[in-house]
Amino acid sequence: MAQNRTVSKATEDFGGLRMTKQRQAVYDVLSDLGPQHPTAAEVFVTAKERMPSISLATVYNCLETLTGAGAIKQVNIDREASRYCPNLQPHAHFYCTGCNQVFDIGLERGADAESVWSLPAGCRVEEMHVAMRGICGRCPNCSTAAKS
Amino acid sequence: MAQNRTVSKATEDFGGLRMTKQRQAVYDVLSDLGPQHPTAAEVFVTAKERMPSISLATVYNCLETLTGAGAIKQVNIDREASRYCPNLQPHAHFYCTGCNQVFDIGLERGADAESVWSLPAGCRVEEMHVAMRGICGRCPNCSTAAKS
DNA sequence: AACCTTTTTTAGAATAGTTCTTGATCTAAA
DNA sequence: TTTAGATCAAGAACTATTCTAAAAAAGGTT
Repeated sequence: MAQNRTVSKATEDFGGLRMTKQRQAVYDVLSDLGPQHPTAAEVFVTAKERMPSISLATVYNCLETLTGAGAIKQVNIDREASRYCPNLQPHAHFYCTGCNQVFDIGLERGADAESVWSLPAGCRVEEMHVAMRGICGRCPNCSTAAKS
Repeated sequence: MAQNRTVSKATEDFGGLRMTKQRQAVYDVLSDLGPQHPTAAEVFVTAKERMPSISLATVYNCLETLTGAGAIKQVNIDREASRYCPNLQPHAHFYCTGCNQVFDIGLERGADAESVWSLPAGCRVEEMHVAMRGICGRCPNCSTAAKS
């Protein structure tokens, strides 16, 4: 029944976090969805298919715990529902208004996102969020838009 | 009674926007507050002092209209209440966890915030939001933190 | 295993920020 | 001045999220 997994699915411990069934399920949904960035509600739907007893509150709990442990990242774009992603590399988020999807955008080789900003002396950055909005040029909606 | 204002207070028309008393009041509150970035509720408090009849819904309306017209910018940091700022130059926002304030951070001379990101071909950025979180090193709370 | 303690989960209520609705008021144009 | 459309005010409604309290699960210890 249990499928053989070649990719290690974060059985690794994240800061001594207790990996409960629910947390594992939530994490798995997130990493199975790959480059997509689901909202808590979307995670809940998929998680519930696999574990019918799970509740929305638990999904929120798990997402918060996993975020706190550094296993996943919370992505906020405008005031829309938070999205979550398992990509821990430094990256920006691109929200395509054509296909309504959020993509990860990596840093250029050797580039440093912080250095373009003129930070006052003594100012220490602990976290940085970069979100872009536009058209991705890939999705059906975008190709029409791009043609114009 | 009316103070002489040397600085022009956006009597300029923003994309043919009708500058009603309420919109002007909301805009004035925002620009009077200078580098601070008030929430809608905070704008409402100050606006109501000057125009007791104004309602919260109207403040939201005005902020939305002004944002749409490009007169002000909406600033979202995490899922906290939206803040608004009249600074139209390209800039990032720094949220100080010590003093709970949001500061504007300008671009380094000649720098381009977009170029550090490896955007796929065909991808067009229409808007970019950069938010940082950390300690500013200026406020009372920060100086203590910085000493450690 | 049985017991105890702590953590986690669940379901539903509560909350906060924001948007929507409706009727009243204002504005600009004819 | 009339008319049509835009804007405003007040409060209800909505949505994403957090809180609460009780039940369940997980460890650790005998």
